[in-house]
Amino acid sequence: MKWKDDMNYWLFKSEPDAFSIDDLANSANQTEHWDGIRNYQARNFLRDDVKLGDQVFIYHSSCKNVGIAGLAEVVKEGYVDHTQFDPEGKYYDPKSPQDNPRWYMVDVKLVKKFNAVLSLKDIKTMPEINEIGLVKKGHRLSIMPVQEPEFKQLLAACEAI
DNA sequence: GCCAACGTTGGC
DNA sequence: GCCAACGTTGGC
Repeated sequence: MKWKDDMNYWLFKSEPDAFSIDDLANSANQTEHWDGIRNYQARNFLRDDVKLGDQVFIYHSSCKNVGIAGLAEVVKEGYVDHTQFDPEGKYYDPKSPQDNPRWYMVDVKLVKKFNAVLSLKDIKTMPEINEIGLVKKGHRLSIMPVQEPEFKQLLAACEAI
């Protein structure tokens, strides 16, 4: 991987029953828009801070094998999440003004699926990993920043499985 | 399915 | 602006 100075690192959670790393792998161009984020703090990250080329861990939550399943890259920066305006859709938000949409999304492209999931349990045993929200009590954000040193440590662990 | 920890809503 | 009630998240 090329490491750039201005690159940021993220972790996106997804319930694999709804959207898994394999779903991303099977998407057209292995690219998908990350819709359905309905939390303001996560929205702010998507709208303001997630930039082209940023690296993203894809994390499987609420499932049998909880942990980091793969790596993706941001290929489109924050834009309006159209699902908020679909009255039939799961993510419909009737209170979101058309002229000032509440919710944003980005597009991510698969970089690689790891040979196995790096489990949350294993992540918690890594002595170097102390800052990422995953290991902190009560941090439930579905879009969270990852500091570069921890990202590199986690990536190395994922690739070593 | 449980339940602790959060976030959001809405009456006042 | 407070805060109780309610809904959701997410590990276990």
